[in-house]
Amino acid sequence: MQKSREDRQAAAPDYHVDRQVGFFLRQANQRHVAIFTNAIGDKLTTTQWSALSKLKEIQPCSQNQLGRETAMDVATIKGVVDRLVKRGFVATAPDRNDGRRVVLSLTEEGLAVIAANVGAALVATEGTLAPLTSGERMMFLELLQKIC
Amino acid sequence: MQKSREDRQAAAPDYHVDRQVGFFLRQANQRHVAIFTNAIGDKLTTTQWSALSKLKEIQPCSQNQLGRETAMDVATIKGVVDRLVKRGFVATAPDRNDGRRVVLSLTEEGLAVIAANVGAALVATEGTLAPLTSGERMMFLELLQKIC
DNA sequence: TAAAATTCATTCGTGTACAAATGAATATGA
DNA sequence: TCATATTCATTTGTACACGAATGAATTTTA
Repeated sequence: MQKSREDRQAAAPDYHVDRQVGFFLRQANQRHVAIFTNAIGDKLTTTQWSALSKLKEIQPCSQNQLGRETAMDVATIKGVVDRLVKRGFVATAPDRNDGRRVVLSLTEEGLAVIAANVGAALVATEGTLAPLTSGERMMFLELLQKIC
Repeated sequence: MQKSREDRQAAAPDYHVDRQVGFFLRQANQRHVAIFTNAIGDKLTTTQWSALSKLKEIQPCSQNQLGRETAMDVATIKGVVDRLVKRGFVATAPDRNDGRRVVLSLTEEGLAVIAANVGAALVATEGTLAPLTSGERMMFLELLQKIC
């Protein structure tokens, strides 16, 4: 039987935001970002790091494709790439086969900054998962992936 | 023995951003926000909802206190509260005992909008956890809380 | 092939998120 | 009590995050 609107309102007193998944997800993400920011040396954000790392795997590729691979909106990936270009980590070039596309690739500096920070990135991952045992980490990662 | 910088660089090829907790946490949060936005009727964001719900529990309280209770920066909570005030959901008043503080409280409209959306908030929580079984949900929430 | 649909990149507007700095008010301690 | 420290709220600047709109280029399909 479907709950009526009144039933739900009656249940309101029992509602606690700070027991909802969304509340925890936001905080967990915040904590990870803080840990990452602290661990990384070259003033790179988590999203910039995602873009750089993924670009290394799939370069050369278009901007939108990089966005898709890193779960970033077209508007978001644009800003991220712009900042990485400005800092000299990413290079852009027109696509000869497709006049719409901008081809992205890593520069020498981009490759260098990745190499210099992989360690810190792993430390950040470790720090985020620190409160969990080895078994808990595996379980948690598995469940977390399911709700992505 | 401490890993040298070279060792870490050598390990770089095995590194995959899309297998790190941070990558999943960001995406899971994004998915939840999308589900919540879709479920809610009155154009409320997840953070606005957190502020409203928490305020109902602890009102009257100062702006910074509400921020602390909802894990929001002083600058962040200011923006959130400003928007809620502008929409008539939250009222502000000077604190008689403390000249620095602004006392926040819910208006009638604020209480009404909470009552009208508790159901949708629960639906959003349900939707976010939908890929998990009942047992998995309990386990996941427990582990998630540990890394907040 | 011509029209319709899709894709790419860009721009605008709104809303978190946080570091850092500021000034006013209150609390603390010597 | 008076100087120091803390707290509160605000402001500035930078960086995601996404909906929505735009125009150019490409693909699909009728």
